[in-house]
Amino acid sequence: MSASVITYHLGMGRWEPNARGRLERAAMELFVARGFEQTTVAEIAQRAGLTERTFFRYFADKREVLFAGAGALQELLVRAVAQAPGSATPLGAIASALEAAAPLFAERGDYPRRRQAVIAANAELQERELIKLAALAAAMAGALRERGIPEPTASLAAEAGIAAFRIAFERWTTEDCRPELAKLIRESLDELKALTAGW
Amino acid sequence: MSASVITYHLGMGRWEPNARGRLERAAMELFVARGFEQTTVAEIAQRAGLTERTFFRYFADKREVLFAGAGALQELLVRAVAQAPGSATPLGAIASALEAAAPLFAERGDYPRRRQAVIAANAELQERELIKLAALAAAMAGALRERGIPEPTASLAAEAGIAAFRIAFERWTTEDCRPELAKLIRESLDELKALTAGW
DNA sequence: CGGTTCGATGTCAGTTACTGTCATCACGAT
DNA sequence: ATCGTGATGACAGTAACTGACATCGAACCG
Repeated sequence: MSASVITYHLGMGRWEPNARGRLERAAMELFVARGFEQTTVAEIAQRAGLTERTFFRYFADKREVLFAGAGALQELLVRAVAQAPGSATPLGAIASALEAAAPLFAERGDYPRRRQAVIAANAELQERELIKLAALAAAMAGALRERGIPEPTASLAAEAGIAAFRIAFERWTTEDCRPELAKLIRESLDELKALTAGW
Repeated sequence: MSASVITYHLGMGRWEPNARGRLERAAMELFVARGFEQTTVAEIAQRAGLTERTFFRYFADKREVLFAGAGALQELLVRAVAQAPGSATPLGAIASALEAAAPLFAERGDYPRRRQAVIAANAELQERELIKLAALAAAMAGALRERGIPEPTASLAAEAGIAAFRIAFERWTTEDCRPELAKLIRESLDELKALTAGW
């Protein structure tokens, strides 16, 4: 890793391509090495061959550099909810959307796990994570409303689905063995179903 | 209001009592008047007859001044979960705890509503709110585990309960008529039950 | 081929949240 | 009266973030 690091910031002039990607990569490397708080934006920018000011042109704040993929995930979830079979119940549509998103994490190798470790070590990052998840829930609730599901059912189904996802994802990143994320999500939702059944 | 304001910071010397309360009140007044971002910590401290440095001795950061009651709420919820009848299901115990907490908001008059309006207007405050709610869920999950409920059931019940509470509370602070918060919580949880029933 | 335009970047100054350190003050115990 | 002791003030410093303006390089146009 350090070899490639040396390579990619030597001679990295003002106009090298993919400034955004360089910033994301530099940030991740420094966060893993020293932690989030012990890393300054100036250091990230320098490692990417840019300046602090440019960092803030790409990312609204220091935390946001870790949440670049959130937009794509949200679009995927909304699309999946919209395309769920018409016969699906609200929670069924949410479930199928969450399962459809699982490959997005699985295909990125170790990155999600390292990223989650960085987030788990810092309260500010956890706050950002939670508000991103809340935004996902709100977007999915909107997609349910498009399907004719009224409030508060739509929001409740979306929030419950996200809660199940959180717990499944936490297990997925923590556990030693490598279970399928989609399977964990299904289990979590089944657990939720069982919870309310015998009440 | 402004009359009492003038009163309470005239002659408010270095050793007047209740510095913490004065800071909380001053902050709330300024946040309502100008908004959270447009208010500096120096202004809050000055209005309370103190200095910026003292503000940060009472509150870890600028946002925390709005979340003083969180500790008491958490203790109440944990106690209520622990004291739920032994026959209660996991979600039943969570439900009774949330309903037991409802009076805590109702008895404070307009304060919860004004506070929620301030939070709704600022993303940073929403982040803090979400992590406080997540902490409540984690604490209640711990109380469930004390009752012998295993993971992931405990966490899932707590998270689902908090989701229901969020939606109930949002309605409570938003709606014109003034319904009972406890009733809205019960409705929200019933809705959740219905969601998973026919799946 | 030279000039122009335009988006991306750099530079710099400024604000504000937040922290560490030490001085100072009022009050209570002796 | 003196002496802690805990609460507060004073002050300097760091780092996140912003606004304004300069500068660079590439594409385009003549």
